[in-house]
Amino acid sequence: MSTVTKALSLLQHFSRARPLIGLSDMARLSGLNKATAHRMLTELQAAGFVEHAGAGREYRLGPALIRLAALREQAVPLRDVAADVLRALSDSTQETAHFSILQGDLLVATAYAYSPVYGTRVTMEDAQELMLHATSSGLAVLAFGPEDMVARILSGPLPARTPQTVTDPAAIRTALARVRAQGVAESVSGFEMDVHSHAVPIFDAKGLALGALAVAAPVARMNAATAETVRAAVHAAGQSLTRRLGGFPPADYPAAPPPMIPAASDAAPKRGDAA
Amino acid sequence: MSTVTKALSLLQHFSRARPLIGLSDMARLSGLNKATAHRMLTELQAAGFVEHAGAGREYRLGPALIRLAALREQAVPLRDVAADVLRALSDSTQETAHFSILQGDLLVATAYAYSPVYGTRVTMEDAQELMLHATSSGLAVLAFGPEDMVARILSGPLPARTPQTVTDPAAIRTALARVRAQGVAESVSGFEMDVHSHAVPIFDAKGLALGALAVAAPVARMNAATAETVRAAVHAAGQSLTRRLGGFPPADYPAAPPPMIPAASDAAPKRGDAA
DNA sequence: CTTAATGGTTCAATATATGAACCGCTGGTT
DNA sequence: AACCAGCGGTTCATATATTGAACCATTAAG
Repeated sequence: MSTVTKALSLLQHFSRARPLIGLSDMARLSGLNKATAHRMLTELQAAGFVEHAGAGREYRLGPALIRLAALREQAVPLRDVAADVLRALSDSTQETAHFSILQGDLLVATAYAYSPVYGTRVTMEDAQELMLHATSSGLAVLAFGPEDMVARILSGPLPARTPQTVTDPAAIRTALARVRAQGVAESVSGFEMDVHSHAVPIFDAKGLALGALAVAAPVARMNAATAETVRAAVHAAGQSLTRRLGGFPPADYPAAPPPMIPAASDAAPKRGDAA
Repeated sequence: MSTVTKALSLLQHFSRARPLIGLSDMARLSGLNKATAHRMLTELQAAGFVEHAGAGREYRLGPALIRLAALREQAVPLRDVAADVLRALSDSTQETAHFSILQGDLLVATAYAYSPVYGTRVTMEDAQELMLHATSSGLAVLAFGPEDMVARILSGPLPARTPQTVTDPAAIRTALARVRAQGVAESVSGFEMDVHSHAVPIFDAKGLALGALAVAAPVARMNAATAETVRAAVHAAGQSLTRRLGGFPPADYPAAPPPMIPAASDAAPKRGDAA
């Protein structure tokens, strides 16, 4: 392990639970010699990456990070980062992939990618608005969003976009609980007829859902085997996108691709694949 | 120069004007050997501090910075950082120092420090609201804020807090021009009678004024010599606070402590100290 | 007045970083 | 098509920066 890598790895030991770390603790956490840790912290400090906390002589993250983060955000708008992930996700699932960002109480489709494999596909529009209660992306965000937002949405009007749209608040809450357990949200013809979509939340640096990544396919193509592939792919891509945006999933977010659907309550039982 | 310091210094070469830097350029900019620069960029990349930009093989700042900056901001709220600076500023000037943050079209006093030297002093209240047109802090922010904000404020109602409050838009614009040249704003009895205050803007990571740092003293104590001391002290403290918050002054901000007041148009000429 | 923490420092031994020269590639010029 | 200049990236003998056990000074607790 190189010196630089070791020095940078020290920074990774800071967290919300541990904003202040002393020299000895840092040496223990990193497995480095105390003298080494000290020298590196001193150098990180000179560059403004850490600083001495006032009272104790512990260290905390420094102000240089704020400036660099602002430059990063300016240089790399969300949608550029998303584009790569969407391309790969679309290629691997052979279906339409899209990324939408929460703006107010609405998701706005920000970027998407099509797969050229099939002649029919789900199409997207720039800045298309996705209702939170009626789309897989919306359910993904609600499931991992703040409770007051959930309450606000469910107490407001819940228009039915299609005959299949779930508009009963209690039923939606049940669906959200399942999304939380699975890590992946699902919607069958809830927003557009004949569209079956899977979505995962994308988290920001605070662990809050800032948007969703989804794969949308014609209902007819989404059989049990394909769904399983899509679920795994969208989950992995979501992890990747969250990480590349500098965010991280909350502790209760399922880290592994979700297993098979345990109970088919709001999914389509008509296809007879489960048994 | 140690390896770690060299590696970190590479990051400082990214800027708004230069968000993408190639290997050879980086070697030139940093004065390092190309092989060295390459190895360091590779290590920075592994840690997520830089990443390869899609098309060209250039480098840009990475996502790890976003996460760390969020942790920093959470660990060190603005007012904690300001507290240290305020303490030092108050001690060195022997007067009241305060820091206020722009919220909407109003400054809100967020932190302050008193000097125990004199029995009389300017006192502050938590969350005290400071009008932009009538306080030195407000003028400092307006002078380095966006033009549309200036226009909005000056076209709105400009209540006179005291008989000395300047309420003529043209006169205020003249004052702002002087603040831009000096780097320090001044107000004599414009907000509270018998209070003479000096303020400097505090800048965020984008170079926009996010608030102001001020020293407020009773008019009777602010003679020419003291004013000169205060001007220099508040200017230096402002630079320090901006830097510690991870921001940086715009290019046109006076880098050196301002010289003596060249013309006394809105300052008090009654004291006869200038000649 | 021990004891065991802490943050910080020293210096010989050595592991690590260095850089001139190299490669393969791309794009513009002649 | 041959040439050149630039690019990103790699190599390896050399040299230099990093390492860590042992060391202080200080503080807090028993």
